[in-house]
Amino acid sequence: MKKRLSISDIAKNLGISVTTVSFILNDKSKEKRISDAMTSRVLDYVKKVGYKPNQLAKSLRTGKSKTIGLLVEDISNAFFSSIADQIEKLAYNSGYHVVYCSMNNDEGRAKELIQLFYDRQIDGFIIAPTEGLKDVIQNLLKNNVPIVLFDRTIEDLETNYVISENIEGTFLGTQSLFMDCDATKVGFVTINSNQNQMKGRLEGYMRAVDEAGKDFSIKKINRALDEDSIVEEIRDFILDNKLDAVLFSTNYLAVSGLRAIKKFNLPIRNIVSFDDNAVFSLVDPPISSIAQNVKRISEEIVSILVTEINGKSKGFQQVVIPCEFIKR
Amino acid sequence: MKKRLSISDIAKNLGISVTTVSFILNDKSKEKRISDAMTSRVLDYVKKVGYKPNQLAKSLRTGKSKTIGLLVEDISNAFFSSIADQIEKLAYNSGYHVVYCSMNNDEGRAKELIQLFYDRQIDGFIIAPTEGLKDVIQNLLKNNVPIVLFDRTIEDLETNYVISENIEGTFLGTQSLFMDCDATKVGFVTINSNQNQMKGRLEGYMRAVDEAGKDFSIKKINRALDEDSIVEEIRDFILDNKLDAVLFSTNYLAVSGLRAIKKFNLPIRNIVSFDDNAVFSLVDPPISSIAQNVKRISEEIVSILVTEINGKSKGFQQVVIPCEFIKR
DNA sequence: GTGAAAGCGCTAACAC
DNA sequence: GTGTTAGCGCTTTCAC
Repeated sequence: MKKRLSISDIAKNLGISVTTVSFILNDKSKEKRISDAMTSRVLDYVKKVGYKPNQLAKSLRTGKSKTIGLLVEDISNAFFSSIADQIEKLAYNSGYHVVYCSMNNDEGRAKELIQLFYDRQIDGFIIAPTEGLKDVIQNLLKNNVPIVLFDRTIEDLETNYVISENIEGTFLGTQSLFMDCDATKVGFVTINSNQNQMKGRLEGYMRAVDEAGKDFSIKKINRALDEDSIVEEIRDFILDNKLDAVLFSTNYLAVSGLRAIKKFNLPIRNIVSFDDNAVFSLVDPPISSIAQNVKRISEEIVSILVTEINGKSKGFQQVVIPCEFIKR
Repeated sequence: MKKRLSISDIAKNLGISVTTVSFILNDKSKEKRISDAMTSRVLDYVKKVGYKPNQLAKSLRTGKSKTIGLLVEDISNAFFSSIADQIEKLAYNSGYHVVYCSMNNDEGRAKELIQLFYDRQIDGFIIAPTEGLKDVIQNLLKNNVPIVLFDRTIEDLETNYVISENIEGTFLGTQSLFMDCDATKVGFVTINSNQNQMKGRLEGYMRAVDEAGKDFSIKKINRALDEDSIVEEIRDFILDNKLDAVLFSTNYLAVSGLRAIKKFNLPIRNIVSFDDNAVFSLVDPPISSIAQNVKRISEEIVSILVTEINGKSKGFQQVVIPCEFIKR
């Protein structure tokens, strides 16, 4: 491999010191009162030979990397990939690069990843935390590492976060099933998890059912199950409880639910899903959705994180963004 | 921020030299004949105080980062996110971490990203190249940077790549529309792009149409258009050409196409899409698909890249993976 | 205005 | 067996 030029090569070739080169490259010509002639001589030469500073060395020296780490559960989930997409654009506009990783329900791996990023001098973290991450996040906080949680929070942990109005969202979705669709029995399918966004979504459902004076039908699916088993569980749930409408707490459950409805020709007239999906308007029955405001969520996350990285934050920011109910 | 321990702190606290600590930490105790007592004393202490080596310094010193960079066009595309997911698992099993970035059709950004990764001493690249990336990839190759392209190749560029059998795939998909579905007029909707996987898909369609002795109907959509305009263009294309079946060259076009068909109630009986999607079996009409073998593609990519990073490769590897036609 | 040199944390050749 | 030290490429204090 052709040896890359270093700053001292530049200095040597130009017959000047590395200090001068460094100052010029870091836009300190004015401040350090370096002559315009010298400045442009260096800049021209650097451009000519295509020299690029080694970021590793720079980060090692300054302790800053202009990079933020984004950790999500599963990047192939439509919600997370659209968030990732937005965050990257926004961060880029603020001069930051984003590296992301999926944790894929593997806590050991997630912890290792966080450590890895930390070791690489990541300037800040954006994390959709899984259940066992409390310790490691607490640890980051103790070390004053800038961090913003999203999608869910961790109980008893004071930190920045940006989440959606989960309770209100499912409340409205459930209410719509009773009021607009004349559903008589609405079931709620969620995952077997203590993540608090799921608790919120369940609560919204229960409030609406209460208010309608109806009975609850709740199914918690074990995420580790394979797709076929999930489909069968949903079928049994729908039939056993004689449901005519179902609300799913996530978009991937809604897809499984729709599969069950199609496959076994179940008598469900209306479906609502938390989180939208490009194809929900195209299926039959159409799936209404409680859509999170991905754009606003992303904006808040990046804004809070950048403020904190710059040391300008005053206390933890905790933001709750309304959902939009999309009736189909 | 609590100052992090460095290797010299460890050495000082233990009253020994950094070399000894370094050797022990890098599993060279045996090789360097360091006593077991010393070895376990160091290991225990390191564990106790939770010392972690600074990867930045390590990388700066060794020139290796045990990290590979994955660059895709759009991480929210189902094909790319599932590839990303697989690659990450496989790379992790080989001791590598993966950082990914979406290029989002911004070439300047893509180039900058590649440079950034290169500066960070990324050990190798996995790239789904966009059209203008030839120079910068050529540059990497010139510097012997390990690199594997996938999904498409770049004309006149000798490099490793892993792609799908695009021609054969669309050939079979098109043939099926004529033979199994009795389609009389099959249209092909693709994007206006010179990427060669798209050329291959077009060619497969044309061969099958030729063989069936029918006429071509081809629509190239400008990717920059908004969704509504795309939907309208597809509608006009279908109506103007009196099509009764359509083949889409990517999954997101198929989604737009389905939207058009639903919205304007178009008389299309059969749809085929290149790339599968979890919901294609759930819509009406169901969408058959030419599915790329994500698992095998990912395996080949990682295997080729790791071999090259370890300096064990003998010439460029160029792999073409068959697609599977899923009839619905 | 510009340069010398220390030092970020680590590895590894060399010394003893 | 273990320690000393140079140096990876960079920033920045201090000296002139």
